[in-house]
Amino acid sequence: MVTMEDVARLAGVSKMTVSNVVNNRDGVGDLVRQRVLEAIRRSGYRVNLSARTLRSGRTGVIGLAVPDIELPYFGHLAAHVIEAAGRQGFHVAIEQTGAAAAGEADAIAHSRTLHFDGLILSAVELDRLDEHPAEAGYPLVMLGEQDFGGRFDHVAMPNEEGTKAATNHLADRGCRRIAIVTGRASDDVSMVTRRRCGYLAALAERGIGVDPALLFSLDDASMEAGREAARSLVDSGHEIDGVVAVTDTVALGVLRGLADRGLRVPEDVRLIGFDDIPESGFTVPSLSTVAPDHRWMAERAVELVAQRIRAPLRPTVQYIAPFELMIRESTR
Amino acid sequence: MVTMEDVARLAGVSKMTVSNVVNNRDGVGDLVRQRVLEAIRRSGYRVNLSARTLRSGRTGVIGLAVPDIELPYFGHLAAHVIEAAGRQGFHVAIEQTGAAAAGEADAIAHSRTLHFDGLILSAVELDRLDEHPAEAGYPLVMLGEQDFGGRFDHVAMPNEEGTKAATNHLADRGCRRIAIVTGRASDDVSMVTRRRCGYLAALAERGIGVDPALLFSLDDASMEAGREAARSLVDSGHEIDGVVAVTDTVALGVLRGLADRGLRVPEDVRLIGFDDIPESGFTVPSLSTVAPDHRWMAERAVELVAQRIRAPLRPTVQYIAPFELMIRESTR
DNA sequence: TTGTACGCGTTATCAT
DNA sequence: ATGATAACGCGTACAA
Repeated sequence: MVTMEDVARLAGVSKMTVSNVVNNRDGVGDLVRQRVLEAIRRSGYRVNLSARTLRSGRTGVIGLAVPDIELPYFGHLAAHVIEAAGRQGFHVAIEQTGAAAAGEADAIAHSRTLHFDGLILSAVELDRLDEHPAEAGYPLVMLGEQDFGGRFDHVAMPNEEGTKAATNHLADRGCRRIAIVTGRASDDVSMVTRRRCGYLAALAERGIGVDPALLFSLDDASMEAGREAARSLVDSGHEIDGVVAVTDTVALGVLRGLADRGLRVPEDVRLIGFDDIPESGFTVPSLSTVAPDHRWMAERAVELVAQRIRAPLRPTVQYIAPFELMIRESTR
Repeated sequence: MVTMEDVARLAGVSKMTVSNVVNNRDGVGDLVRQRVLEAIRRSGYRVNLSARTLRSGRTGVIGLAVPDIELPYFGHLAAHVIEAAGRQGFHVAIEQTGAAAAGEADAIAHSRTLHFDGLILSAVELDRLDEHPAEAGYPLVMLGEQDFGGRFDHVAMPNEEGTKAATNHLADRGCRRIAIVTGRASDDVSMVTRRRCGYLAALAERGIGVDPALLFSLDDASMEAGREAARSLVDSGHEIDGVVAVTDTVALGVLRGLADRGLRVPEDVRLIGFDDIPESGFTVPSLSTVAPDHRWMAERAVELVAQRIRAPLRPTVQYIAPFELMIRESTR
C-alpha cells in the first residue's frame, strides 16, 4: 500500500506537506504543490480512510435502514437518499430490517458498531424506541411512517392527510362503498392507523357510514397480500365500488386480485394507492395515487442527520412531506 | 467513546486480553473471560472498526455497483447480494453508476479509495475495462451483462440462451411476426447484442425470416422507453403478433404501450420479458419471462469476491446462470 | 512555508 | 495464560 510517507519521499517533502496538499489546505507553495500532485499521480496513492477516520472520529458514512430494499418504494427512496447524501459529502450504507422491530433495533446498534456518523431509519414497526436509551444522543433521523412524539428528528409521510384526500377523491367520483386495505392495526401510532384515520375522517365528513366489513387488514404490505385481500373482499359478497390501498405495492396486488375475479377498474371498482412508485404510471389501468414528494423527504432527512451530527443537542425537528394526488385511469 | 483500554481497566486486565476475548481467541482463562465480557456489557464498549481496519488492512466491506438501485431488477439483486454477503461476514455498500461507462470506472476507483475489500460490478456499459490497468489485482467480480473474455471473475446472465428460449416459446405459440425491443446495439459484446443473437438464432432455427423493421432499439431500458417503442411499432403499420422485450422493466412499458393502442395481450400480441422481477407476476395480464436464478447469481458473485480476496492470483472463473421460462398469461 | 513528535484504537509479536 | 510494546496511516499542535 502506498502511504503519505511514500509520496513524501517521492516528492522530496515531508508527509505533512502531502497531507496539506491532499486536503486542499493553503500554506503550500505552488511549485511544491505541483510536485506533490505529480508524485500522487505517479504512485497511485489513495488516502486511507480508516486512518483518517481513526484520527478524526468521523467515518463520512451514514446508514439508511429500510425494511426491504426490494420493495420498489424503498429502492426509490434509497436512490434519492444516496444522491442527497452525496451532495453533502456523505456515503450511504444500506441495512435491511425486514420490517421487524428487532431488525430495526439491530440496525441502530449495528450502525453504531460500524461507526456510521448517523442513521436514517425508515421504521415501520419500532414504536417503543424509548426502550433503547443507550442510543440517546446518536444522530438518528426517522423517515416515513411512525410517529415518535417529537423525540426524534422526523420526516413524516402525510399519512392522515393523504389518505383523507384519496378517500375524498373516490367519494367525488361517486363511490359510496369504499373499502380500505391496510396492514394490521395492532399498535396505536403506526402508519396503518394514521392512514385509517384519514379514511375515517373523509367518510365522516361526507356523511358516508362506516361498514366494518370494508376495513381489511393485511399481514404484510406485499403485492401478494393485496391480491388476496381483493379476492377475499369480492368473495365475501359485500358490494364495493372503491378501494383505498395502503401502499402502491399493495394496490398493484389489489389490481391483480380484482382482475382475477373479473371486476373492471375503474368501471366496476375504483382504486387508489399511496406512494407513487414509478410502476404506478404503467399499469393497465394506470394507478391513481397519493404522491408524496420523495425527493423532498430524502433531502430533508439527509439535511437533518447532517445538522444533528454537527449539533447533537439542538431541538428535534418534525416535518410532514408535501403531497399531491396523481389522478390516473384507475379512478377515472 | 469507550475503548479497549477502558474495558481493560474495568476488568483489571491488559487490553490485549480484551482483544483476545472480543475476537474469540483461545488462551484466555474462563474466569478472566467472564470478567471481561461483564466489563464490556457494563461499559457499552464496541470495537472500533476503523482501528481494526487500520491494523488488519481489511474493511470487511464489499462494494456493489449497479446502474440504478431504483430499477426493480437491481433492487432485487441487491437484496440477494446483501444477504449472501452477510452470511460470509461482509457488509455491502451500494454505489450507483448511472449506467454510464464513466460511472462504472468511477465506482471501481471509488471502491478502492474507500478500501472496500472487493467490488461486485454490474456493468452494462464498460466494455473497455482494459483501459484501466491500474485496477489490476483488485478483487473485482463482474455480475450480469457484459462479456469480458475471461479477464475477470464473471457471473453472466444466460443472455443468448434465455432470449433464444423466449423466442422459441413465442414461435411455439404460433407467432410468426416477432419483434424484439432491445437497448441500442452500439458495441459488440453487450448484453443487448447477446440477447439479439439469441433471438436471431431462434428465428433461423425455425426458418422464420428476419424483418429489420421488427428490430427496435431503445435509448435506455426504462418503462417509458418500452411504452414508446410499443406505440411506434404499432403506429409504423408493420403487423406484429409477438414481442420479446430485453428486460421485464421494458416489458412493463411495452404492455402499457400496447394497451395505449388498443391491442390486447395475448389475444392480439404475445409478450415475453427477461429477469422475472416480482412485479411480473402481478400485471394484467401477468408477464411471461425468462427467469434467471437471481439468488444463485448473487451467491456465486459473493463467493467469487470472497475467494479472490483470499487468493488474488487464482485463475478467473466464468459462470452462466441457470434459468427457466416462466410462462404466464401474456403468452397463453 | 515546512518538519517533528505524538496520539487515535486495535492487533501482532514477543516476553513473562 | 497474560502482559508490554510497537506498529498500522493520518492529522494536530507546535517548533523551526
